[in-house]
Amino acid sequence: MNIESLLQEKISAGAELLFGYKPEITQLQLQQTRKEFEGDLTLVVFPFVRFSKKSPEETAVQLGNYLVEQVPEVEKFNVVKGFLNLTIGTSYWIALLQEAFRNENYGLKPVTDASELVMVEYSSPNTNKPLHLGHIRNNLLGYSLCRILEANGKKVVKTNIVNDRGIHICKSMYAWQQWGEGKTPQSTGIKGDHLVGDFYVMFDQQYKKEIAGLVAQGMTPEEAENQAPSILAARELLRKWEAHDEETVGLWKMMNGWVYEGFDQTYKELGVDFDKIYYESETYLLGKEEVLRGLEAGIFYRREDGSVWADLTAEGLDQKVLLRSDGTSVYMTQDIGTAKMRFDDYPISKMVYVVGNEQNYHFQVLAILLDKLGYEWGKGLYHFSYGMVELPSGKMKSREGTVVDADDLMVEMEEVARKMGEELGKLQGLSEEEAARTYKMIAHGALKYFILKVDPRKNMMFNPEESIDFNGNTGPFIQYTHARIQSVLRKAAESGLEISGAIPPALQLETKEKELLKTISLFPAVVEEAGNAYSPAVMANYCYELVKEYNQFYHDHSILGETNADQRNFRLALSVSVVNILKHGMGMLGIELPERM
RNA sequence: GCCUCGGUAGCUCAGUUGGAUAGAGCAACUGCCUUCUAAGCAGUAGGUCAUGGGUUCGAAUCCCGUCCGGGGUACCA
Repeated sequence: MNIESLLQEKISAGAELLFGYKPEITQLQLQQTRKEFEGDLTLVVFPFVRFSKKSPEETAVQLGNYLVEQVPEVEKFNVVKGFLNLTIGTSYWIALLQEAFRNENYGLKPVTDASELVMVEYSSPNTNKPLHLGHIRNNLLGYSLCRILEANGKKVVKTNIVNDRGIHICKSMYAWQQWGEGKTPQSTGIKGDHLVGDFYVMFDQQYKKEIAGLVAQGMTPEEAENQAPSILAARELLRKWEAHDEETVGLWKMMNGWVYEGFDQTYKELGVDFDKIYYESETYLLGKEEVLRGLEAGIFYRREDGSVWADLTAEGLDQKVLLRSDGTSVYMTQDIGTAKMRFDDYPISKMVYVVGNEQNYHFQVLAILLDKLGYEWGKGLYHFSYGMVELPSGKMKSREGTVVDADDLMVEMEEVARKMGEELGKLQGLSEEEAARTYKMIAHGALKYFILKVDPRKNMMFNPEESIDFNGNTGPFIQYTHARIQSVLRKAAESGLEISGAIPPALQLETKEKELLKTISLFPAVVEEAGNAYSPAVMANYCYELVKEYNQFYHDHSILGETNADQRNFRLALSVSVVNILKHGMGMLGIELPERM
């Protein structure tokens, strides 16, 4: 049992004994003591005053005395106003360090056969253009979330649904037919997804030109948008595709193939992967039977024109169309079918969708509809909703070319990392290959940490000139600290030092040592919180706190230069524990740690 | 209009199950490398936590109003 729960129980019992009132364990506020005060854990006693009928100070003193008597771990206490500051004895902290040092998986919950299986959908790209910074946020959040869930003892199926069909794909296809001159990724040397994206942009330019021309001839903008020759041609391609026209399907397959090759490269570079990939071309007809079943059961209703609707006004929402008057499906219909298929495919207990917050309404409705259709898991669908990435120039738009391309960004960052590294001259002993690997690690660390440290729900600002930093609250700062520790550990090994878990329980601890140890002690709770809150940001900010704490300790105290062997061993064990935690914590963010930098 | 999310230092962000004097980083200024990696450490300066009320012993945090911003509200996906 950890110290917090132990204290909560004792405090509850103590309050009953002293004041005749037994508070609920959950309503006891036990928090980390602020650094400017003496103590480790603090109990806010104001809530007890009502029952103790004494001043806050007196109440705190009574409780403090009780705890010192009853709980061996509580060494002493002090009272400031209504705050009872408890000092936990050194032996407790030493034991905690031993656990963090000896247990590779300190703070993690084991995944077993009995673990809950969760499916996480993320990425979900369209196959008509390359990935940009917005997709990067999605991919990093999705991947990180999976790692965090695993750390919390869940089994995870990472899945991706590729939006590989529809009018947007046909636009690129039409443009390639018109102006492609048979170009391929091989013939041009252009990455497949970029090549296809270029044709998508080409289409849009032509389309706009045609609209302008038609409007000049007197059409309304809406008429022009619907009657421009290029959009008619794209629609015709979509019709042929749906009719399984051989030539059209062949073209579609070829161009999608190019895109997949490109995506695979980008995913690999980003370090994300999937266990199962769904394709919209194979799922877009699903869901219709479900809707018809709901119609028969009276859950949905049909309008005069034949369209099928759900009435959600009782839930405070609107009417939602589920089948068009011509009987065809809409997005929502598909998602109903896809969700059902997934629960049929896998014994999952939960489905998480990593999708931008512009879809909040959609997923709210989806959960309600599935619940109405009688699926007990319907209400349990979780929309992991995240905000968009904004640029100083405003929103990113693929068609207008105002995007930060994922591939370009990673290359640029690597160059910056290399330039910086070479200036500092830290990697001189390494081979070119090793150095390149390290620069890549640093560049990716900077990007991933930058994206993941902010609260996923919020929109975030990305300024290409200023955002990517390698100092301060950044990924490289954490990576650097890791490399620094590894350097110390290497030197320790060179001089034949064995690091041992046998640490005298009465060892005198320096302030910085204890602060660091306290931060280490928080890791299990942080893992849990990140899992409960679905928040990589919680983990990212913790890792930063931890290395900040370590650097202060490192600055103030020599490790290898310490002459007291127990003290030196203790400091080495601290260092090893920090490495352990960083490996897992940063691993949950998909960030690798270099041995030197 | 309605729904929803947000507004914290010049900038980018933490802190929000109510707790002590609101924290980091960047940018600016000042110190610290003959000693384990200075991508570090220490310090100075920078705040009416959008705003007005309310609840409370106590509010950045909870409630109500107002202002500003994002998103949604299609027989698009």
